[in-house]
Amino acid sequence: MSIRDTQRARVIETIGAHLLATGLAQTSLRQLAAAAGVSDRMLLYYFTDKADLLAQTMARIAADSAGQLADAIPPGAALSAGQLIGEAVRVTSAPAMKPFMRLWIEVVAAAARGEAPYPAIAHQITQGFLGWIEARLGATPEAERPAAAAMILALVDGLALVEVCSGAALTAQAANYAARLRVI
Amino acid sequence: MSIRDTQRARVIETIGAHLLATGLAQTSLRQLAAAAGVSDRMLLYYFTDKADLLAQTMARIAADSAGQLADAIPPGAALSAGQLIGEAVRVTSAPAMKPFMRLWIEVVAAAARGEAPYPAIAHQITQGFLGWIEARLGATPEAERPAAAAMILALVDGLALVEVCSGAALTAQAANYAARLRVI
DNA sequence: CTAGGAATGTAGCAGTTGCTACAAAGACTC
DNA sequence: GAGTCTTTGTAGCAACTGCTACATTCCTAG
Repeated sequence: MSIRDTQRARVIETIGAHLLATGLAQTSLRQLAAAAGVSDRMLLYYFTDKADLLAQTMARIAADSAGQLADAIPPGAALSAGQLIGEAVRVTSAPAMKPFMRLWIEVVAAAARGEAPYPAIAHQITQGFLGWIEARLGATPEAERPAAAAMILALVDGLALVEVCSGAALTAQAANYAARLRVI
Repeated sequence: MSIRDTQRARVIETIGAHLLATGLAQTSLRQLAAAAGVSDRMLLYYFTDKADLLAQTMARIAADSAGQLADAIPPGAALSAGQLIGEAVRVTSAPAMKPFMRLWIEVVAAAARGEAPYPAIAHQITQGFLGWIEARLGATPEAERPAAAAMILALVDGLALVEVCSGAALTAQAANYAARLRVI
């Protein structure tokens, strides 16, 4: 493995932590370079351009978080939609997931704005989420699973979004209330 | 009313329509000025700075949308949380509300990034939403209303967010599924 | 030891950003 | 018509953006 590859991996890790900590606000090449402890010139040596750097870093973050989620609830758990609402909300509002959820909101918004490379990233992560949910909806009729999964994802993402605007306290209450939801 | 005031009002309206149509992506002063049919120099004559212009425009948009929402379901409707989920989802996914919901997502994300003046705007609009919901939760115990309202808002916003990433078709299914939710 | 590629530093370009200094034009009072 | 305030145009500044040309240092193969 060349120095270049080593550095690339190291930069992805460092910048991933930086994005989780600070969001997408400070993402000029010069700022990212400072966070990674290299020169901006080097970032464009390691990666083809800024979009490439961000895409690879976000992919890494998403993979890490997907692993966390998979560990939290085993795939194949045969839950009903009502049960999984409570579980999904509990898992995604755990402290360890908060930075990711917060960053995720920003990625979705950047995607909504059409800002490359976020649309592709957002779509890919969304598919990952939906797959994670569907794989645990064993007690829900198969035909209903896509709709149920999208609804659960909406609730989880929405709670992260409300937290931004109304604080953690109210969001925690809302999360508890959501755990009481059932499907008729 | 001076020419300045007249122009200010006209600019707010024009730029409001522009934001609803194109989102927050194209919001440099020069772009906004072009959309409003004035020079960027004039925007900073009518308003103290860019943040002022955006804040006033967003306030106008929010007021318009609040009016639409108030018309859709009369305040004081004594609904249960389960019933209001269905109604709120129906109202906010109506075609007329879509541009607003889309813009709203972008505002929340900008707020999450701490970008002035969006945090204040997002907080204010969120309070408006929560008030709208609570005022219609007559059949829910009063103590539970804040949590229920925040949960319903999360679901509504989350559906708008999922639409960005997964398209309107799946979101419509998720919205229908959400209408089957009840609280136990 | 040396040739040649890999790796890095320096400097800067061209574009965009929010905003401003300056002055000219128009409107309105006296 | 003189003077004054409101309104508008021209031009540009300083900071930042992603990115690049060019030169230099370093490491390794022969």
